[in-house]
Amino acid sequence: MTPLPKHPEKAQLILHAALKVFSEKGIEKGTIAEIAKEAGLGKGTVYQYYNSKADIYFAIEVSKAETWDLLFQTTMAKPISCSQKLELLISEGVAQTIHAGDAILVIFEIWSHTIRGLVDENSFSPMTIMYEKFHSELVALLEQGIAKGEFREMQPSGVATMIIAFMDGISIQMLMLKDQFEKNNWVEQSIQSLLNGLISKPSKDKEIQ
Amino acid sequence: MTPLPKHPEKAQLILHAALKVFSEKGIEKGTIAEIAKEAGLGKGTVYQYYNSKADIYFAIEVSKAETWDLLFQTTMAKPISCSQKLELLISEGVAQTIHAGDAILVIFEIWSHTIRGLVDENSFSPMTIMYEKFHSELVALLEQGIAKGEFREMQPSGVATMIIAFMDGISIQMLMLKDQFEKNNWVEQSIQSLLNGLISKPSKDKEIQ
Amino acid sequence: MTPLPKHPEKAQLILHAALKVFSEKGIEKGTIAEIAKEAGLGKGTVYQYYNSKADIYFAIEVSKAETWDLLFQTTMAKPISCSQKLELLISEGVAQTIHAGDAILVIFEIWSHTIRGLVDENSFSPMTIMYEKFHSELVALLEQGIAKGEFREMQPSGVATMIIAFMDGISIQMLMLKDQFEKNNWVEQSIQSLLNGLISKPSKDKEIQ
Amino acid sequence: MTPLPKHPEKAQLILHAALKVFSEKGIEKGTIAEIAKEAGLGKGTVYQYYNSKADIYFAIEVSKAETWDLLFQTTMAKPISCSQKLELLISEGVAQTIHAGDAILVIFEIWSHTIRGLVDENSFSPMTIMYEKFHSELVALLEQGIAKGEFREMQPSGVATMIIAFMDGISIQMLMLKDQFEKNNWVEQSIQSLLNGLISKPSKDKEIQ
DNA sequence: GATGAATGAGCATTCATTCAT
DNA sequence: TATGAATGAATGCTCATTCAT
Repeated sequence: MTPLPKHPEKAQLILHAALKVFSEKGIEKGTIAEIAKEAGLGKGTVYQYYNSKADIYFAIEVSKAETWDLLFQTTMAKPISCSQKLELLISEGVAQTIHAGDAILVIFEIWSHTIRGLVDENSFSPMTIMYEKFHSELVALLEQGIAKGEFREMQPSGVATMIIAFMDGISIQMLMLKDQFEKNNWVEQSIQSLLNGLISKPSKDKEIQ
Repeated sequence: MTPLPKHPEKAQLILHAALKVFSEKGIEKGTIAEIAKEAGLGKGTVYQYYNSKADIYFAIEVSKAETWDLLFQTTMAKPISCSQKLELLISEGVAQTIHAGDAILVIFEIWSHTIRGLVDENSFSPMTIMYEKFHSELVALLEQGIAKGEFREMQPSGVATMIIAFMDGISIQMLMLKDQFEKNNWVEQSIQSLLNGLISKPSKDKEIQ
Repeated sequence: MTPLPKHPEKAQLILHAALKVFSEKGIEKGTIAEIAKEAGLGKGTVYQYYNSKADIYFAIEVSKAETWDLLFQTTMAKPISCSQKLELLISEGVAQTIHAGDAILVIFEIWSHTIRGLVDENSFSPMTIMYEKFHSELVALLEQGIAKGEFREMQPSGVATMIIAFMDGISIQMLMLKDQFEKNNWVEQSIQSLLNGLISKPSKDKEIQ
Repeated sequence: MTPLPKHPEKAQLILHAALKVFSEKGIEKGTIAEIAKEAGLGKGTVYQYYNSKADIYFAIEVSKAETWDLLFQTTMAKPISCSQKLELLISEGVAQTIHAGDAILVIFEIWSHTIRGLVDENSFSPMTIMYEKFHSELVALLEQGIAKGEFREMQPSGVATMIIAFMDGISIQMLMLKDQFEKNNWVEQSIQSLLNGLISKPSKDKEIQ
């Protein structure tokens, strides 16, 4: 299902090559031949580590989901306040997305495949699972923050949805508007706007900036 | 580039058929043959109205951009307050997205193609243009609302970015979590959370809900 | 399942080309590309008439079964005695096999595929059906001949099995021993030997020659 | 050309594994990997004993030819009458074929390969040699039997051809009609019918049964 | 000797596009 | 104008064979 023969590094090598090729050409246009070449391997070798093209992008999806999970766990473990955790989570998440660049398109395409593939078997897909997990953990964080008075009163599930939507949406805009995005510092601004809407105002002025 | 022969209604027919086929199968897996069949036409006829497969999904992109533009123009023309306009824009936009269902995947795929097609020729693509337009008009709306005291003080460009991000992100979550989304009313909650963060509080209680 | 587009002649053209290619190279080594080339068509065209390589050799099997059926029907309809019918059937059948030459190998290979493909779904395959039909009709012919006193007393089903076995076996030997077979006139001899064992001796001498 | 390294028992092990795999999947679909696995060896090891896939099925062919030769030699050496020898030969031969089951398909496939491989280089192939040998020895047996008055007058070469044809043909029918064959006892019947046509009638009744 | 990772030639099949009718 | 038969480039995948360990 994943790496079959011994060398796990080679499985990684292929995965990286695949991510690069898929990022440039797209999942459908990126060929196994290109991936193999990019990885400096023979076509057949790719099939020693992954049973099919679909297996490869499934592995990419898993890998991305793990990256997100890691970010979340790491952040949650930090000895900082809830609001700081939230800020870190959002800013790091967005930074990660921006860093991924066109690779994020691959994730979108994989989603499309996955979503269409699911049809009736509702559930599954590492990404879907990760989404649900992320949402429930965000809710927990928000509730905790509310209890501590760090966050204003709110409906945590709706706000969690909003935060995730924001983070995903930012990546889309980044892809669409690239230059505009870097010229103006819309990302930082929008993150601050989002946070300001959530955090209890220490002073009584400026609610949202 | 678009409709070549006389009957413009046939061009529309093909476009609808294409959207349906692409929604079900995806852009790459959906074939011209299927589109033709769905439209009740011959394969050759499709090529009388569109010069290539890429032309077809370009037309879909244009069509979607126009739909969005129409929503924006219509809303802006209404004799209502700025905050009401914003609320209407967001709720209608999200409703439209939800209504589109899997067709939204097609839009994502078209984006991917478009984005990768652009690479260095920065600019163009109806969707990119629409994005920029939407952003600047949102900024105008926000500024106007701030001037009128309907909105709190804020950095309009950042908030506009956030709003658009939110709307896009909501569609992704809807696609990923379908059932969850309908069971809980996360969408309404999240829209309210977003708006509450922007609108000047009439009373002094509940900042964000 | 069989010819899809209009021209039935082209389906035949492809079938002949396929039979030739398969005869020379075998079913597995004979490629669609070669068949197309042999037929003077493009590779894609072959797929307009047959949905898969397996479809092609299924069609060959059907065609061969029909040829056999035709031989049987034609012979049975002739206004001749039972023993003459049997003789004609055997000699024509063997002649047909010899005429087919290496094409008979293709039939063997198709059988192999079919047999292995069947596994549990006992029954079907045009050839299997034809076998059963041929056997039961031979039994009828033999019984009729016995009743008329043309054939000796015998167990018709066992003899029918023997006759069919003989005819099949002859084709194998022909393929194995080609030259030997033509030099000596073993075929004629063996047919006579078989018939002599079945026909009522008019005089009391020489039972089998 | 055959076993290269020391352990001859491993060569046999591989041969058995190959026969099993080829029986189930066919020569083309059965892979070296499967054979190796079936034999409990590494893929590379197979190549230490056989230089190629073709070498393996050549060895199977040789092995089968030897089995047949052994049956013939054993039977001929028995202190029994010519007609008993013939009966034993046929019944044992058929029994062997039936016992072989699907493995007989492998032999057919190997023939196909061999025959096509021969083309113009008339001669060779263990099976062809065996065929010729079997034919000439059958002729000798028949002549001897005729001389002794055990068999009727006949043309021995034609009858030998017929006998061999019968035996091969039976195996084909067995493969095609499996169930039918076991339900009815066509095999026994057909063997008796064949023999009755050859043996001098001791009494004057029932010529052929 | 034994092994299995690496390899690339080879093949069935798909599909956008063309063009004769 | 409308059509769909014809086409071949393109691609995922298999597997016999090699060879370093």
